[in-house]
Amino acid sequence: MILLDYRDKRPIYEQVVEKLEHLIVSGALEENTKMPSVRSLGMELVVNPNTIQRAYTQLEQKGYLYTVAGRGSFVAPESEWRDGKKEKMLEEWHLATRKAKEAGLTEDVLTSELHRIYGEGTK
Amino acid sequence: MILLDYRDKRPIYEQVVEKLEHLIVSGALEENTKMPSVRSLGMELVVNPNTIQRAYTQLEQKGYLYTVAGRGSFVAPESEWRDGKKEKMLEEWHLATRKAKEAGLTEDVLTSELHRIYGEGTK
Amino acid sequence: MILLDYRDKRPIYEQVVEKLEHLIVSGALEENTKMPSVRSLGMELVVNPNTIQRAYTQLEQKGYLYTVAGRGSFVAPESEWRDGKKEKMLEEWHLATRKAKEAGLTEDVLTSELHRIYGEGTK
Amino acid sequence: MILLDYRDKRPIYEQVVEKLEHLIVSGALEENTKMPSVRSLGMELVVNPNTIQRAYTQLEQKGYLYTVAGRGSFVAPESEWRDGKKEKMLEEWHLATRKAKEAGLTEDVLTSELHRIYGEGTK
DNA sequence: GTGGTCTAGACCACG
DNA sequence: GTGGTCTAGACCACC
Repeated sequence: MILLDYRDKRPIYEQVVEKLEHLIVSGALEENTKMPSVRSLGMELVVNPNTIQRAYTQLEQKGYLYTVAGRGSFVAPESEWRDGKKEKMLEEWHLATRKAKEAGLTEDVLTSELHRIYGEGTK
Repeated sequence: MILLDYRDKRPIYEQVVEKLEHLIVSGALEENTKMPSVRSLGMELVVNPNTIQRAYTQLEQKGYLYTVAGRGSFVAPESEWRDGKKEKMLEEWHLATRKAKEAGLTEDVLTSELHRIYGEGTK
Repeated sequence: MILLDYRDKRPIYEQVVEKLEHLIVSGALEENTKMPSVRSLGMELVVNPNTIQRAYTQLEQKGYLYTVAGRGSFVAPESEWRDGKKEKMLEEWHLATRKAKEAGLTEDVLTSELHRIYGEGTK
Repeated sequence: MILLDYRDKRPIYEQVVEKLEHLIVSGALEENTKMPSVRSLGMELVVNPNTIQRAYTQLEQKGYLYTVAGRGSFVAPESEWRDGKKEKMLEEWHLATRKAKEAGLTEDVLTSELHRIYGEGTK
């Protein structure tokens, strides 16, 4: 389900958050799907359940999961996170674009790259 | 010369690296200019000289500075970093664009934003 | 009769208490009406009968229900809870108002909001 | 600085968050004041430093604190949280008012109570 | 069984 | 010394 990179200097729970967020946004995990329990996912990744707990808590705060005590955690419906996600991504893209501009990259180059990226297929 | 933001979550030496990198890339610091000593810049920013040392070391690795033992650190010629800089920025921009695409932003939106950013003046 | 929200963070029995309390206070369930058995309501809500039992017990303590051994639970007469309910609600409203005041909201704002709420129709 | 209520069923870290939030909103802790370290406050409250850590993390996410790694946590400037706070308080007040209305309390009663509360002095 | 909380003790990067 | 992360093991409420 997830592959951890122990060489990565970021905390483990952050990696877990990122990977799961990706799986949810990409639609690989459908709405209301039951997530593995903190204990089982902890076993699978050979990581303490508390670490998974932390990741789940963050995902819940971000609106990607909802939790039913005693039953488990579930994938939240898209409406919960879609807007915020787009907004945040656009902001990050802006920043990257400004930095690219400052580094001397021209509008032409970026426009053609943009076209290339969107032509790559739906993936 | 530099203004630190203590509320930034990143380590201070990283902020120093970023600011100095910006000053060099933008041309505010010309080639072969002598940089202030780690001690004096440390005094100015009210920061431990070790922290400045660390920043200078990183800048040297990235090709923005070169050091002459016993004389100090100097701004490296543009040729040392220009290509690498562009390449790295383009890579980061690619990543941000792909993420934006995955989040559901359309090519039209990004194209118009791109145009807007490049129309903001040369700054 | 009742719709549960599994994404609510509160325990289910508490939700059941709240919903039934609302039905009784609003008059939708008249005095001395027989409540469904814990087993049948448990079936209907697809919930463990223990959970319903717990809700009924709480409602009885609050004075909204009374139980006759071997016959079932019944809606208590209004006199049993009317005063306590008003008093408790007023107390909660006081708390919320004080907190709003502390947060910097003015009397004018709250007065106009109050008027707006009471103008919304009897519902 | 803080008094914990062990009879309270809410988690300890939540109590700490609430108390500190109150101290900050009320102005008892001024902007940029240094907060006690997680270890020292943990000692003082006879609680594990991790628990305090959790409280500080939440306060930071809410915008009440900012943290400088290796230096400590500090009270954030009012501008960081003022607007969100007001909005949230108003929403809670709305809910309480609607419930009070449903319980049979009249607009007159609430209006007079409102006036009384705002007449209590600045406290 | 599930998530939620808490403890005790450890290691790390930063300054 | 400070915050940040992680582990191991424990207890609780809920279902």
